[in-house]
Amino acid sequence: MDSTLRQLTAYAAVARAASFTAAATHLHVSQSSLSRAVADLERQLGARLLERDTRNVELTAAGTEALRIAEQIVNAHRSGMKELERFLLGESGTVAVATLPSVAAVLLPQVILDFRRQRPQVAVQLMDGLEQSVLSRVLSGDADFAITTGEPSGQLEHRPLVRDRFVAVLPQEHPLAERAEVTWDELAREPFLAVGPASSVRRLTDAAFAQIGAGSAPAAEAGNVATVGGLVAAGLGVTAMPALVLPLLGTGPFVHRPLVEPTVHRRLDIAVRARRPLPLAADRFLETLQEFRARRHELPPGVTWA
Amino acid sequence: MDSTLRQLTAYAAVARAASFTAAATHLHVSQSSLSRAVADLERQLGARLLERDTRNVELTAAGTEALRIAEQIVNAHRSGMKELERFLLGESGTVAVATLPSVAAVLLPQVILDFRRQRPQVAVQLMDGLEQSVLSRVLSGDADFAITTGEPSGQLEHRPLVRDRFVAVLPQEHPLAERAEVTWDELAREPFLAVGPASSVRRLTDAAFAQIGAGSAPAAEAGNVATVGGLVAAGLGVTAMPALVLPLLGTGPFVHRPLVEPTVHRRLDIAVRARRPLPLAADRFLETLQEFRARRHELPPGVTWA
DNA sequence: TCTATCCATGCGGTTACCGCATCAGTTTCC
DNA sequence: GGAAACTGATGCGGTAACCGCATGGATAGA
Repeated sequence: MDSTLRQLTAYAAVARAASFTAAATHLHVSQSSLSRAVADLERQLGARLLERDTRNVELTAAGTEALRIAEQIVNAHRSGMKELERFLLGESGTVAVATLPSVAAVLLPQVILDFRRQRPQVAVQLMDGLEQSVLSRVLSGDADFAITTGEPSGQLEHRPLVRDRFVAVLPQEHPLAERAEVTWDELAREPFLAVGPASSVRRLTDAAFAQIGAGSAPAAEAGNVATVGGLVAAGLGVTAMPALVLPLLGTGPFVHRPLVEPTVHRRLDIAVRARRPLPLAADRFLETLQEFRARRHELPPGVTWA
Repeated sequence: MDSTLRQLTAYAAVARAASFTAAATHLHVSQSSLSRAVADLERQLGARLLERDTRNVELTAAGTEALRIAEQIVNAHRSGMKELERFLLGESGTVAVATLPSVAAVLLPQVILDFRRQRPQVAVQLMDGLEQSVLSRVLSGDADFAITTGEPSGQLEHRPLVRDRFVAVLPQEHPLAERAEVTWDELAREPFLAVGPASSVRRLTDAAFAQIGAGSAPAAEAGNVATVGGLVAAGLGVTAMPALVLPLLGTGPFVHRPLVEPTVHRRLDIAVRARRPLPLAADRFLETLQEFRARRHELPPGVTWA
């Protein structure tokens, strides 16, 4: 009972045309081929599907049932292959992007909008999280690629995307708010409100403080940047954030000023698995993203294309 | 883009097992066969479905999509073949019976009840109509077989089923109602209420009157036997009906008496298309019917198994 | 009766497919 | 550290499936 698609296709064509010759013309095969295919199918099923003499082809009851079923199967195959083809052409499916919350919220929405306009059948799944979870999502293959900080490993290939300058975030009434720029040294003398140690921002601020020889014991720390924003707004201290993160801090009464001496950037890369072909849909998403870069699409102040 | 079922089955097995060797064992084929089948499929699709080294087999994004689709197709094939098999075994489908109203209403219900108990998945379609429509339904193949009157032709093969004796139907107060039996001759002297000319009953009553040399001009005629029953009950005249038809006459105040000189029977045959194999489900229905006959299942008075 | 057309079938050639044996790379376990 | 075990890939030879061509047998229509 293992009919082949070839047999079913042949049978369906013959049954629908009620003629071997006509079906053969239609399928661009010889009539003898169809004659055999149908005969083989009948033999395998142990039932006559077409009652035929030299003049007429007529469906038996079993033939009617078999036609219905054969067309179901052939259609399932045809539409399935069509669907897979669309997927392979990057015209359907899902692009899974693992990225930091600031990138997801500030940088990507415009790109996604553009991408969805071009390929409405492709869903975009944003997997936002902190650096480690982002990287592991890419490494495991759950995400097609990442946009994140972090250093290339043997497993991942990085392509620089944007640079994101650190700025000082100060309570509105803070003395330093008077200044056009703030130095890291000045910032180090204030109570520092840090994000949690899992955040890549924390790693970079720690490194900046270490670079100028200042201690980095935070006055308080919180996992969520919005929480830190709230603390700053309440006047508990100051913090330093990449410019892209500012929109996530909330709308409290705080101001931000460029941080100098040194000027510190966070570099955000596109990270893909090394030596793995990218699904075409993901590739198309990256193309859209690169177009933004090529067109020097406007970015928030302090953020520049790498 | 014409993948075969064999390739899809092979791919699905390998992808699901995440192992060529394990899938080969499971499918009882060689590992090399699967290796080639998957490679061929990948080549045809122009995409890598499995990322594999000598130790691990892992699905790519396209592979995940392909697995879903391949299983859809393979399942459609498997379940379709299963369905067809059930049909061929007479375990599903429809039995279409073309028959006269009296047979449909009086003789068949018991048989259908029994048949449905044995094969609940098989539907029974009763196509009731007059002799000509019944015969044409069988000849066209719309019905699997018929139970009807009529003479065998080259196209149809008849198997006698029951004999159905004609009885006189009289108004309750009619003088002939006093008698134990009524002759056709006596009946011919009364106003005769006939069914329409398309009915096989009419043909038989006309023939009976002709046989005894009586004219057969009816006092009135109606297409429906229930109408004739109403006319008799109203005292407009008498009629003659096969015993099986009596239940269709209604419940009016009339009586019936055996008709003699001559005793006339209507023969009801099973009629099937000559030299055409009967669908198995229909065959099973006829078997059930023949069991009734073999067991001499009780029939209404005046009706006997042929 | 002749012709055109239908489906079935014998025939020869090609391709697809299979399993076996083997290779190359990796992991596991002494 | 190295042998053993196991993985998927591949060369090879044999078999079976499949194709188209040519033809046969049968029937409808001219």
